[in-house]
Amino acid sequence: MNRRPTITDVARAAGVSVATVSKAINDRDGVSAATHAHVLKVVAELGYESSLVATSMRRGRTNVIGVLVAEFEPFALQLLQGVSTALQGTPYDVLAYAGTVSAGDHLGWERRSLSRLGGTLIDGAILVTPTTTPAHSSVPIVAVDPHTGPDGPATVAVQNIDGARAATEHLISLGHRRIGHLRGRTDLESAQQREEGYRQALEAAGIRADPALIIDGGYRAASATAGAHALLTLPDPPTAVFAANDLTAIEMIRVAAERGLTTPRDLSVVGFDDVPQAASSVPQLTTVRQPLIEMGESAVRVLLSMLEGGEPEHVRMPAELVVRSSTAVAPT
Amino acid sequence: MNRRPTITDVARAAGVSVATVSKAINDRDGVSAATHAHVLKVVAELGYESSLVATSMRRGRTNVIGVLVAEFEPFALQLLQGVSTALQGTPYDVLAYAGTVSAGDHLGWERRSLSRLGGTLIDGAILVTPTTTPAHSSVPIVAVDPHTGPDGPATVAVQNIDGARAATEHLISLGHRRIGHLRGRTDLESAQQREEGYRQALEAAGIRADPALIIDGGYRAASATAGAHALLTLPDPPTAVFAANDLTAIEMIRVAAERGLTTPRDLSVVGFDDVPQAASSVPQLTTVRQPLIEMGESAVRVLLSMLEGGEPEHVRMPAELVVRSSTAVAPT
DNA sequence: CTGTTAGCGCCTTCAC
DNA sequence: GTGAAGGCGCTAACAG
Repeated sequence: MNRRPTITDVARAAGVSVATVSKAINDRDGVSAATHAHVLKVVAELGYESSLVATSMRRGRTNVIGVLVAEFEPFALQLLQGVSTALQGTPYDVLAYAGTVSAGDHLGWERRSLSRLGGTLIDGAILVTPTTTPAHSSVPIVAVDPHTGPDGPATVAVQNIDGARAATEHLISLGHRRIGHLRGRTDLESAQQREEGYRQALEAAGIRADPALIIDGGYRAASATAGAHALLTLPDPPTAVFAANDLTAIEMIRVAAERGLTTPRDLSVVGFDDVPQAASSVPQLTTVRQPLIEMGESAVRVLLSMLEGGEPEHVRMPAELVVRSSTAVAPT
Repeated sequence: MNRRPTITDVARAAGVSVATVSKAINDRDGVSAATHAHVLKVVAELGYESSLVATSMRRGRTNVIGVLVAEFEPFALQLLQGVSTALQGTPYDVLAYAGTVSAGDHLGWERRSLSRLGGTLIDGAILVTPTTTPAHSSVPIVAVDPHTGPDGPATVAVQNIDGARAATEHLISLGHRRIGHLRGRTDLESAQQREEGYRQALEAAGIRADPALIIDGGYRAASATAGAHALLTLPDPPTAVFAANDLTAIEMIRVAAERGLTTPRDLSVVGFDDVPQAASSVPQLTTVRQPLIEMGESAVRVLLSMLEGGEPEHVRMPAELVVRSSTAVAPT
């Protein structure tokens, strides 16, 4: 628990000034070969490493990319994996930060985290599922699954409309006609687009969208419970449900079971995302896969390009229907 | 891309000194109610947040817990999830950092990361799978799945021996007698213990451990390929393999398939960890579950206690055999 | 080639 | 109740 050595300790031990140590460490010239070697030797002996904090404060660059999230949930973690692999071999380190929101704060976690880390600790940031994208920031930012469409900052997102349409068409092709939709967080663009895809598929099949079948689910299990119950207590309940993401799809199945309905026999359910637990839930979840790792890699590519002066880009990745065991032909 | 507001900007806008702003923000006394309110108003208008870097440099505490990893792989990510949930409701933020090791560095990533972040950016650190545990650090540390047993710093680990024995006993109970072991990274304690559990199970069943059946796998898919081939080209190849973790178990299955062997018909395989993809691999992997999320939570508990002056603890979590589809009765 | 000086943004004495 | 000065560890200018 003893104090880490500082540059001052090194300087004292080596019998030179801190400036000389700094120069030697950073391979700047103006240091004799002998001194250089001597300093490095002392550095090794003391196990000195420059403080990221002090360095970042003095210097502009830190060679650290920040991944800013509200919470380390499966979606963000998968993405982080992609970011991390994409940064292998580059000089950049990865720093993932989950900022807590104080109750009173209405600025949003992304503003806060960005302000706390940006301009000092990180050279650029990848914002995961931001509710509000800061218009201006002190560092380049890329928003993944942003709240809004491609207007301002760089974005990486999946083809939500196509994916949702594919999910709904799958249900239609199984003979379902009364298909419910457990909507996502309506303040996010992704939720709006998934609803849009759902509507398009219905319309194309000549099925009128019944407003009673569209209920808010909010992307989280806890927030979807009430909606799931509501769908199943309708006078004419749906035989299939397209949930806006996997977590609420799994909750939908759980609620159905609680009410004596077996999936997929009595109720077919499709999710969205394909997070790891989709494959291990019972029954295994039919869902729309987001290429999360590839999206992380794309975000890195866009961000690095911006760090070199490039323009913000807007990337759309394809979504892919993954048919597993939570969907079956409609009961007759 | 404009500069973030600093405390100086706030002071100027509010018509007070930076000292007053600092006091108002941190709720120190010596500020009139009126000034306090006025400053907070300006802060809100400007969207000011104190720089984590500058604050941490001046103050000791940052209320940030660091999770230091070599790489964001599934094991670390699951653990991170546990850490993150355990820190909900506490005043601590989570900062996960993956430091790259420069080729020349033989200090190990944990020393480097700890030295760069410790004492400045983070109040305490959770080291995930460190190869070498720093004897002294400027902040309290907890090592998860450390390279060495409970001697110095606090540790959290799973019952590796018991888990490995259960895995091997499972294979024996299915009638297997020639059971290979794809060993882990031998510099890590977990690998040594898993080998030990494997040996104990064999011995208890009266089966002599054949040295030819124990081959290094190194915990990573790429490092296990050669060993997997080697096991299968033995004159008298095994009918079952206990791999030291899931990634190498999956690689074992892949290599077997490449050589025309079907799992579990021709070769049974057991892994260790139960990372998410174990449940979605084909066939689904029989493995030993580490309660990674709970381990993350334990690590937090131990660390927080140390931050309040508590003693380092050594926690051992139970491992649990999860039987899926990659194991079957031995071919006759 | 080396050391001294200044200051990054912030917080904490200590005057006023 | 408020402001001025110093310093956390480090690096970039400038002197010597």
